[in-house]
Amino acid sequence: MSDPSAGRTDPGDVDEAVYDAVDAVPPGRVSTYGAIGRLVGVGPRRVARALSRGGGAVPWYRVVRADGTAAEPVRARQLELLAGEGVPVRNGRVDLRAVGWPD
DNA sequence: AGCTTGACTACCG
DNA sequence: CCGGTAGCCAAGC
Repeated sequence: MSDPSAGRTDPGDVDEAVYDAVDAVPPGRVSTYGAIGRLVGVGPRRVARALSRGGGAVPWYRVVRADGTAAEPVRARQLELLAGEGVPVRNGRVDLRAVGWPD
């Protein structure tokens, strides 16, 4: 498991860190790409990329944009899932002030 | 090495 | 509220 050839952060580790942070979001709460990115130490776009590739194993639907809206390719599905989790969705927009995480 | 694309964010009018 | 612009950053070609 040791990999001395990998002296710098492996891309897989970053992905795992993102998945872990997303998985750490409690039910009924919502986080943003920027918030997750800050927790794992990467940019928001890196988070989006990680989820777009393998988000099927984590509650990706608990991650929305900084303004509380959902991303295009999953927007309808995300709003449905969030509403099913008990997240108050208002006109396609989540109130990050109320359910935003971390708080 | 350079160009393009993208599940982003912030600012401006 | 909405559209456009700028900045940022990493992956793919």
